[in-house]
Amino acid sequence: MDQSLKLEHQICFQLYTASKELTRLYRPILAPLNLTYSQYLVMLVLWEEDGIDLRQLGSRLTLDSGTLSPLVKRLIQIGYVEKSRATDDERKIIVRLTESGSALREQAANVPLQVSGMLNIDEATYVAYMEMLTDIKARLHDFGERQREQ
Amino acid sequence: MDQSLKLEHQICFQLYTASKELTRLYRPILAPLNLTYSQYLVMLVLWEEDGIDLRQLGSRLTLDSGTLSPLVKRLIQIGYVEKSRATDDERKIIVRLTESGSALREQAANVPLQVSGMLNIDEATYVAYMEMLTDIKARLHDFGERQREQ
DNA sequence: ATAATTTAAATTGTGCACAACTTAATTGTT
DNA sequence: AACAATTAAGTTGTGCACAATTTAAATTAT
Repeated sequence: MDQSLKLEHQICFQLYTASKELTRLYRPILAPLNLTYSQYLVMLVLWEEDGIDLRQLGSRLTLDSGTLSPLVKRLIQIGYVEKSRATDDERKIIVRLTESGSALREQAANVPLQVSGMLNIDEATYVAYMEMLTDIKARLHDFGERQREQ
Repeated sequence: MDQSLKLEHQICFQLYTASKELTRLYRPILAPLNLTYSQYLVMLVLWEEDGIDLRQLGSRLTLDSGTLSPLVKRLIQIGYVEKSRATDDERKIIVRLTESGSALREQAANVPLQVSGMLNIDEATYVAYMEMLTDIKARLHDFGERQREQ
């Protein structure tokens, strides 16, 4: 049979399952923080730069308003963030950490260490893998730009 | 600030976005085949070994019945597969390709080539990346086993 | 043989992810 | 200034993904 159609030979499939399984690893770690994986990503962004608008948040995470609007709504219900309109541009919604959302950062501080411990990976390998993933994304973006040119 | 909580330093985030963006690349390629990405994965399995049961299908793709049951239902509606009960074990549901589902294989034959063309990646790099992803998954499984032991 | 346990699918409920569309604010053009 | 085009969020609808539960069939234990 045509080898190229074999499931295990598809890089997309390996990426897809690796990502799913790593996310599964996060679930029990994030549960005590009362966060899903996607919500955790939003919190990571806000802990880096608080008070950004939804569009910026979306571009950091490659998520559109259809995903982010309800997700942020849930973070508001939990009490980790709050929304407000930007004064200079009434279209923009600013997302800001609450006291509780800020405080959560201390609790989350050990999450990365827990995960890398689970992966049992040394620093050099970790860096090499990060570069590969960055490269894959760069190739995808390059293709996107080549497309746009025509 | 604590570097370990920076979004871009998280291997999970790079995996998550790389997977999402690669899947996005597939969408326009799979649209003419009338398939979503997940449905395409199911078809890949069936083109390899037709007539397997749902549980085997799920273990190949790391998907449970909650995902697969409705997904297969949609493939039946499209007309690519059909279900039947296993005669030796009435619990098992056998999924089989229809004429139309089998024929689709020819149309799908060039999908992998299209994708690797888009990625613009040479064979050696491709192999290296596949090994990385396999290794990440192996580490995740190792952890899972270490857990179970205790 | 009968009861207890396990297993395979399906169902229900929650939360992404994204396309397509709507609404309102802003910017650009004439 | 008035109109067109663009932009930011939100909404609706579809399809995963998975936990938890249910139902029925098959195994195992007693």
